[in-house]
Amino acid sequence: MKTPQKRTTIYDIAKKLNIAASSVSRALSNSSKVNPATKALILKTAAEMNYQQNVMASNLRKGSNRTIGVVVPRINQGYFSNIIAGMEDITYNKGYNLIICQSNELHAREVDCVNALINQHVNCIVISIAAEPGGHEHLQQVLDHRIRLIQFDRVVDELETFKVINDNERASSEAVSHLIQQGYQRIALLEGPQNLDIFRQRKEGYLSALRKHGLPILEELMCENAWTKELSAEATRKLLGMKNPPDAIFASTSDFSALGVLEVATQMGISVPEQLGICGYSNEPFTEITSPSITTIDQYSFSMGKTIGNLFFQEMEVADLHIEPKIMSIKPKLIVRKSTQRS
Amino acid sequence: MKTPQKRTTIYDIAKKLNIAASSVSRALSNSSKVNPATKALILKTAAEMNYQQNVMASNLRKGSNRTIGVVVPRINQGYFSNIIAGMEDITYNKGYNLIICQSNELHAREVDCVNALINQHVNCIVISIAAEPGGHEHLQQVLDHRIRLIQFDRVVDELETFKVINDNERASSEAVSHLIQQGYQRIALLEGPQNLDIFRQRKEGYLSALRKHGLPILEELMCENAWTKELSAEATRKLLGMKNPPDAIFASTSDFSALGVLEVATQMGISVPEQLGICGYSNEPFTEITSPSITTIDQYSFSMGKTIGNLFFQEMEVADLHIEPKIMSIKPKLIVRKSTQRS
DNA sequence: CTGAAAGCGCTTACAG
DNA sequence: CTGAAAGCGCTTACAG
Repeated sequence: MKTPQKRTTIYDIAKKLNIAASSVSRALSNSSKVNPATKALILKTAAEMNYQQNVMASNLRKGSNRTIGVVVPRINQGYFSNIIAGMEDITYNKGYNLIICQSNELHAREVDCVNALINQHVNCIVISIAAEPGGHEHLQQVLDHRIRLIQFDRVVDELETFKVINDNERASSEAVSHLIQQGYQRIALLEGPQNLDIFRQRKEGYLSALRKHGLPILEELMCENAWTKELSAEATRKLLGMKNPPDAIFASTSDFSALGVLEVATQMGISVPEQLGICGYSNEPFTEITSPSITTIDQYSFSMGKTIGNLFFQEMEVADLHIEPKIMSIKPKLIVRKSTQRS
Repeated sequence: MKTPQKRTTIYDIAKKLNIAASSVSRALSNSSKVNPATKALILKTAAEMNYQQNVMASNLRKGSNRTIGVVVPRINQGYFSNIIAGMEDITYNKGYNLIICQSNELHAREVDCVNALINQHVNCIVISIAAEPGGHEHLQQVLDHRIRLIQFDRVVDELETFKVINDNERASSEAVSHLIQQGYQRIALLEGPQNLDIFRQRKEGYLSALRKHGLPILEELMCENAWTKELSAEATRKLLGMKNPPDAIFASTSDFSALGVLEVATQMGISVPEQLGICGYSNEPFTEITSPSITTIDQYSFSMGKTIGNLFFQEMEVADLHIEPKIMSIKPKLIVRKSTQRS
């Protein structure tokens, strides 16, 4: 633990040039009130001395560190990594940094991450909450510490914050309507954890489409907590083993679930889409290359990331903390592929 | 741009309790030299006053900000997002933050990112360089500023830094040997940009396997710059249109390339693996579900991320800056699937 | 346009 | 165990 040699500071430059540190600071921060000649000299000397601003000191003094904290369940999931990539594209151009944390779907870890970010005095926290149920005092804390907050995708509805969400209900309703139009009559639903609003909304979309088309709502066709490939495969085995099995499955939780369905159907010799229609959610890259390719819903994740970034810079960065929070809803797009095209 | 209300500082707590700020600081930092009773009182009061340490001030004073900067070509690519997820797992437990930047494969942007991180006084920079050719003065700058540097995967070989790499040559050689053992005789190579060492090494592995098995090295079977799905598909069309086409293609650049090969072969009615063997690189999730499934090479990206994190904490965090850098090589694993199994 | 000074909020040697 | 003081490196009102 040693510091072999000090970094150059503005005082070193000031001393060398026999001027005040404040002038050096002004020259470096490109302030107008400084003689162009001295300014040039200062910049030249700074470069020669290999000067790099100490951002920690600058941040402390200015009370802002131009940093946005991001908390997601998992970084290495197509949807979230695309969101982050999109955000980075925006923040990079604004000279902001992104600090990334993953909750691993655990509430306690999410609380930890949020506290760490509050501690860092980030300018804004962008979060999509973990699946594990838990309170949201930690998010209230963010607001209490006067840090801006954007929730996206999986949001705590009752908390009044900026939100960037997908219209899950509408997208799901469209997907199920599409299945009905293709002639499917007994459509099963694979549900995600109902403590997350996104999964409740998707279920709602499923129900409303059935109602709209006058189809019965059958409890036995709705499977709880089928939100991994494995759990979905298990649920599918049960569904397809019924006396009166479904003729379509809407894997509302993810494409991974849809893949589980497809694999089980293939194993059981059930032909897709003829005997069984399958629709997933998220438009993961692989849905295009399975056989048959899988119908799914694209959430525009990369551009959603950009939307989040732009929202911060355009509406929040310099605005009053107490402005009415904005809610932006992005309409996902149904991508029809072979797994649901009977006609 | 307003600060509605000040945050609680240690001075606020000190004033309230009529003690010195230094005692508050000591109590909060869990120092031993403080009366347990006062300490308890301080902690209680701090909690009541909603105190959060100002990390900017602490960092400035301590001269370290417990942050690691990461620069990768793209965040939203399975390989890199896994590396980051693995690193985060380690840094989270150590209370370090991760700042993430993406170069988008552009050299100038990479230089920008690195400079921003130097400015932030991060403790360490972890980088995998962009494909676009360019110098490496920016990496030398990192060292000049006494910031620790770890290169991974795509490294600048001549720069003496810590490195975490895959043994690309050996893995490629094994893959090609496997093809030869399966009876393939005319094995084509899809190459990546040769300014990146990883692609040179993979080519070297291909060549050495051919030599070892006494097979001729044929220029017409080696395709430069076939490192996206589209470029690979194009190269494949050329290869398969030859009078004497290859009977196997090693897509050394990525599984996306291998997918391009598979799609073209399928379109042309060429059966895989019977008429054409295909091997990819990286073990992207989709390789398991194509038909046929694709033989590929797993790089253990998540655990590689952990290795990078551990390397920093175990060898670099508190060590002298001028210790001999360590180079860790991880042996990737050949995953044999249907696309290469003729027997 | 320039300088002297205060202060951002913390930590830590120093003295007691 | 506790307090007073200095200082991390910068920025910015204030005075000239």
